Amino acid sequence: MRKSTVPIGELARSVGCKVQTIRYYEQIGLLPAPVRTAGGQRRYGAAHREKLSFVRHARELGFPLPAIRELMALTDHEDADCARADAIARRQLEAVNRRITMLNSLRGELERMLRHRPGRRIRDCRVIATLADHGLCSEAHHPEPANA
Amino acid sequence: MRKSTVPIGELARSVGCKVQTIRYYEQIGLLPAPVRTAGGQRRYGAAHREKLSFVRHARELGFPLPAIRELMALTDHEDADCARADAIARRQLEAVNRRITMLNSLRGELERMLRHRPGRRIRDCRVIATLADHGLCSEAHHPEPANA
DNA sequence: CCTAGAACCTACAGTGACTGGAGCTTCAAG
DNA sequence: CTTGAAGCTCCAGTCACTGTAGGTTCTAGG
Repeated sequence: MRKSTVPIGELARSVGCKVQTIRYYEQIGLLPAPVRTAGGQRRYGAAHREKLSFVRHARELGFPLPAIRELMALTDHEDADCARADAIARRQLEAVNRRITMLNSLRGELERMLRHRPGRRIRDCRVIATLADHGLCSEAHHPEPANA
Repeated sequence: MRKSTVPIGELARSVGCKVQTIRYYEQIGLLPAPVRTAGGQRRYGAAHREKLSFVRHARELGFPLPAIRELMALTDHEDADCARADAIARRQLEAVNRRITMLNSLRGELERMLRHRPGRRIRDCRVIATLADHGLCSEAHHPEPANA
């Protein structure tokens, strides 16, 4: 049976990401450059599919690209120490925990802010008043912006 | 008593943000341009301090800049409807809730991934194996990267 | 074989919210 | 007056993508 390769669009669809993302990963060296047709189009085999799948899965879990690069380097050495992979995953877990804690705190604050009847004018508005006066917060919250 | 103004560094320290951030907010029109010394240095009064404080507080709560811009426009009209501010805050609360839900799911997955003894070789490594094989996840997780 | 349209290519810049550095000027305390 | 901290504008970087312009290639169907 002939080895089967696919163009970039098919790979992207099968893994669930954008074509541009795959090109980006190749550009930054996270994925190896694939074979090309005589006309210059990329063709990908199973090994590429596995690597890309690994990367996307790790991204979904919030691992930053440098950490993913390191994890992939570990997979290239069968006898490498598993502890390194664990440490990377543990660091990510801690980051997720911190994020959850902070978002819970901010959720509380937003809920309190919204605990009033709408329809009044701005000068009576609790949302605006709270944002204008930090002292109205019932607890300190993290000074880092909380992109949700 | 003379009206007191402060240079940008002092304002930044008092509000707890960077000098560059204040310049950035002025550049994008979120803050009005302040008065200048004859030598071109910015000097800020109490009104600026209040506006910047409002912006930073809203950022800490995760409001995106366009929403903050809108909230500030509301404060310029004393008789504006409070419902608009409420809607903005409610949208932010929903985004925070979604984020928390997703991060909780991802935390579960990372914890399961780490539930084994370290020290083994990569080919036996559960962290690597899970990233390599999506099927090992015990539940579906969101396809959006989970920056924590 | 030919055609046509989908999908491919590179190059370049944008996204959002900052952030930092180069090379210079101003300010204010001593 | 001197000196060093802090100010200025300009430009580009961060992170991880993402989109578009202007062109070429591929492949299915006639």
